[in-house]
Amino acid sequence: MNNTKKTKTAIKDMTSPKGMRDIMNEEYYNFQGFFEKAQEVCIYYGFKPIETPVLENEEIFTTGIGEGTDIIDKEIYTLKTKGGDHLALRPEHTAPLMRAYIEHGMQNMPQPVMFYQYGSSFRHDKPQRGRYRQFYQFDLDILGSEKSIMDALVIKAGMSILEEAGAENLSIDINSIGDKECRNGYIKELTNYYKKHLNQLPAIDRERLKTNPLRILDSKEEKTKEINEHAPDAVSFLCPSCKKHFKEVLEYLEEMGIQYNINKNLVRGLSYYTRTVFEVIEQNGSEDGTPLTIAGGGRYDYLGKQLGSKKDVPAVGFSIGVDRIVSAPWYKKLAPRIIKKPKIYFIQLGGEAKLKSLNVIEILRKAHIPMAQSLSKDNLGSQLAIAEKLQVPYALIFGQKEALENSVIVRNMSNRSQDTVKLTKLLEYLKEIK
RNA sequence: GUGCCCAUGGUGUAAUGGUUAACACUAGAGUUUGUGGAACUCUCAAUUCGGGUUCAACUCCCGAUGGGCACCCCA
Repeated sequence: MNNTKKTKTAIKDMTSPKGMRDIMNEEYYNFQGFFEKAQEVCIYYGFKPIETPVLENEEIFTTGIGEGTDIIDKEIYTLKTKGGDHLALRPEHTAPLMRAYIEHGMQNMPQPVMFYQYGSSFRHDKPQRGRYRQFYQFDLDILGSEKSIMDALVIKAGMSILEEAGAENLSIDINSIGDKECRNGYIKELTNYYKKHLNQLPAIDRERLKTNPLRILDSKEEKTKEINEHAPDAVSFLCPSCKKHFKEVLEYLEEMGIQYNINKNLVRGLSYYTRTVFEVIEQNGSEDGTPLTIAGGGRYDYLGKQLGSKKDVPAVGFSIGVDRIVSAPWYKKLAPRIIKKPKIYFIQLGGEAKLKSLNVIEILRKAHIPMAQSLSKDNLGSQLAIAEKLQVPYALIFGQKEALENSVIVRNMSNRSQDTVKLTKLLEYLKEIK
């Protein structure tokens, strides 16, 4: 008794970690379908695939994303290896990509280089709707050009993916926070302004004043919101070149018919951003709760140098929150092409047939026909019932008689018609019905 | 990190503080070695954990853990 209890508590602990989950069945296909469609769109815009490690040296993120951001200060997963290295699970994909760019000397390729990548990221955050500790991002990045049309291109490609996934009435919140010249001037001005109102400022924002003053702009504190009404805004501090850049980006967006909304309080949580920053907020997120940000990004012209490049690497990127897309009510279930649901249900009957059944399955495999089977069962009725339940369109019935004649019955599950087909002709036959 | 709500088999639900925690679905075995969503029989399987109140706790109280949602932040 005591024993079973112990076993039970042990099993209780053997669950997936908080905020992390198993993805399977319909959800798996939803993800897979999205990734395939997103990749396809990327390829048509000229992006190439890359996959970077899930773990990176911790400094990549601390220097890249920046201390004073929530991601670094409280959300990053770090670990010390047995060899003593300090590694971190990536909380986002941009800094690793820049690291790869520098490490492989991609400055020597024709510029810019355009990459897409996807996979999981990790943040030690408190899980809630649309938020997991392990979550999936699809990222598009253009490295090595500061041209405004690159901003537009990456936005266009990203928005196309969202549209393909079923998002409607898309609009993008956009802002420019300047380059290092105007930005420093602006931050100085902003800091002065807040210092004047220091005693009205909530503690959290006072803290931010020291670490990351820009963040105060999108503070949710009521007090701060009032103060922000009269805060100097970034756009009016932009130097001529930044102003021009921003104006051009907006022109491109207009030309492409992309709805945008200039949000001067948009600054974003990662400190590597410069100039253009943007977010895409779910429009028809439906009744339950506040709309979620489904994508975000911006320009990060100085990240390269921070990560050790001799020259600046101007770059711009667009990240999509895949978990939020595929669970959205508007998500247009994209069927994966590479990984398919079973088309054929293989049924066998009798010892002779069971013996040969794996050979028949091999024929299907060579023909790339996904299938399911019930080799562990023996009677026909229950096997058909399973095929029915799994909603597989065709059943192959392989019994004693067929095994001797080297044939198989192909049964259409929806209209219950069936044909007997020689095994040698099976592929041809299946091709026709597909 | 803060606040609100929740916690019974794999799933969904039941059980005025009082029998052996019930029911349905699912899963497995069988009736059944040749044609379907079936029926029947049997089987596996639960009160999150730890304290307390009580003669008696799934039920009441406290705490922990887990989950959901909101804030914060972000994808």
